Amino acid sequence: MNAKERFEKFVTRKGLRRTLQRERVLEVFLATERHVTVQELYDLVRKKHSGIGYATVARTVKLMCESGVCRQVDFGDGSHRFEHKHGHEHHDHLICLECGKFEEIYSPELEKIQDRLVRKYGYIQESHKLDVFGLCPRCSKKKRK
Amino acid sequence: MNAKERFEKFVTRKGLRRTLQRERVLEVFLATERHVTVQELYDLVRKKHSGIGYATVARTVKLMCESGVCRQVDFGDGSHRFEHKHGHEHHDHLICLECGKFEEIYSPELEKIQDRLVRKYGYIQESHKLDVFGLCPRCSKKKRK
DNA sequence: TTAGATATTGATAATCATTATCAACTATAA
DNA sequence: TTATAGTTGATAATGATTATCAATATCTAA
Repeated sequence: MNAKERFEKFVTRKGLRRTLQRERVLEVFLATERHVTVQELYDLVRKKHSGIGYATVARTVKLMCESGVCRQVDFGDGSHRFEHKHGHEHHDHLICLECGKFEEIYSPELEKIQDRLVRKYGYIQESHKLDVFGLCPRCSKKKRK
Repeated sequence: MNAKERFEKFVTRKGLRRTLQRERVLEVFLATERHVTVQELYDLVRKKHSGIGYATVARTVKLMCESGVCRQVDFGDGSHRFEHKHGHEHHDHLICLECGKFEEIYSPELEKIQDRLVRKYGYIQESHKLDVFGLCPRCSKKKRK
């Protein structure tokens, strides 16, 4: 099931309505590979569809998060950014505190241990978010000088 | 080194000044085991020291985070909360999406694998944040009914 | 296909959190 | 003690998010 189907099923299942605006916001969101803020997504949307309002974009982002096609990423700078999961596997983030660059990382081993840990507490895992903060190779070299 | 020493050393090393207000905000913060917002901490501070302003509390929270005695925790509800590390070991969070309750979890194994992964990317780890979202035992039982 | 019920939209106002400003004050070093 | 520069509290400014509402669009049931 792709992201679009997933979102539309979610909307329908919730008794909400499928609208042109929601579809367009979703399309624009899926078409970018950046981690966008609501404002940035709004700007992108406006380039193609000038009639869509900020509130609609914000509301749609919230829905997209609930539906699971979108998730919030926080890199410690206070801004709220969102990324989609279309064509992505799940991944975590490795963020440089110095230059702000980040890597998307993934380790099946890490996932496995996490699963085991969560089950030990009797929880059913829905999702998780791991952000590692540190210094990237370039910045750590600079600092040592 | 306890949290108070750590904070004061940090302040001094940065060329900042030790003030009564900062000390009091820190004391009140360390005295609670809740995950507080700035506003909540401000309210707590005011109960004991009515002269301290909101801005001072907010500024001190920022300093406490930089110094490492405090860290931000986000439970997906949009509010910015802070917890201190006094008398705590490092831990991650297991958060129930249904009732909002959470557990503080820790696994040395998880930490080890994470370290290895980070090194593989050439990064130097400073800190990390793992939040697992799901259903707690009680809520998952309810849902199955 | 149509009508009625109700969700949605866009614009904007309201709210809330965070940050900036500044004059008065105070910690610190010499 | 004094000069310097950081700090404070009050409040204004800013930014982000949410609420409001009249007009409009969607969906369901008949």
